[in-house]
Amino acid sequence: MCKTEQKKFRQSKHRDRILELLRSTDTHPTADWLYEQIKKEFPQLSLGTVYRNLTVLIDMGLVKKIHFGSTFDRFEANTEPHYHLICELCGKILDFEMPIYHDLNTQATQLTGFTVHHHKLEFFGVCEDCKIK
Amino acid sequence: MCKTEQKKFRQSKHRDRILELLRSTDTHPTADWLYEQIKKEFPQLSLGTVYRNLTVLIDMGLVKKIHFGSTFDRFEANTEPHYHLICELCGKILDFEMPIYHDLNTQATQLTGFTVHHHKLEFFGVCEDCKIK
DNA sequence: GTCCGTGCAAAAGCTTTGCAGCCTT
DNA sequence: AAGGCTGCAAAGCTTTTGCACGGAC
Repeated sequence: MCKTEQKKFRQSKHRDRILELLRSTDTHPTADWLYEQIKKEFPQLSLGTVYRNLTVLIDMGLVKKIHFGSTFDRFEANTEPHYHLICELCGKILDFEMPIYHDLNTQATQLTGFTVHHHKLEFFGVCEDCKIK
Repeated sequence: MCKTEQKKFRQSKHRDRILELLRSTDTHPTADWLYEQIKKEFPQLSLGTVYRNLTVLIDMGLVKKIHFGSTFDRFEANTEPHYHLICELCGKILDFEMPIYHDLNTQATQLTGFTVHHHKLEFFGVCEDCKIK
């Protein structure tokens, strides 16, 4: 939670695997999905460990937590600033490789008393697959 | 949940009051805050009723649910499309009366296979009050 | 040896739901 | 009278946490 608090992290197979899995997918998985996948390799894995390691990875700056309308959190290893596309029919979430509009921050700062540092932009629509159906 | 399902709604003092309260504030309250306020007038009010009425009001299109990083939901009666400003220090959420950039949708549609209908844009920074401190 | 990582289970926090009775239409 | 609305309490779901043990350094 607190990035300034310096902690020494040790190596952990579970943590390595979680990061590897997150990096190998673009599906923005939930903690439970990661748990189910890694449980196949380490059957005694517990969900609490997944959550704890995700928290550590976020502290390390290697993973980001993303919230959508859903009741559960999703995680991604793409820590570069980027926007998301969400399909309103199938719920799929895609990374959107569009340049970041930094001037939105400037405009928002000028129009308000806020000093705006960054923004979050999400697009909602219908993906290619769902359009076909 | 389903806006197409036609239901006949009856009058309810609690529901009226919830809507009135939501319309009279710009603080994007939580269900619990509404509950605490209205409980002062109707002491036997239950939190379940607040949630049920919020769901009904959302179905009616009079209220919107908004999610942020927090673990709980917030609600607002401003159903016009608008952006939000969030103060990273005090957590305050402000409506941002900036014109909607409809062309962002057009650009996103052109750059991807998605048909984009709308977008959600949130600005994060430091509000005037917190800058003073 | 120190102290972080882990499994297990319990707890926490917010939201939903079942039920029986009340109230609106 | 029909069926939505309500209080109460229990359940649901995701996430966090306490504890004791095992493992990394």
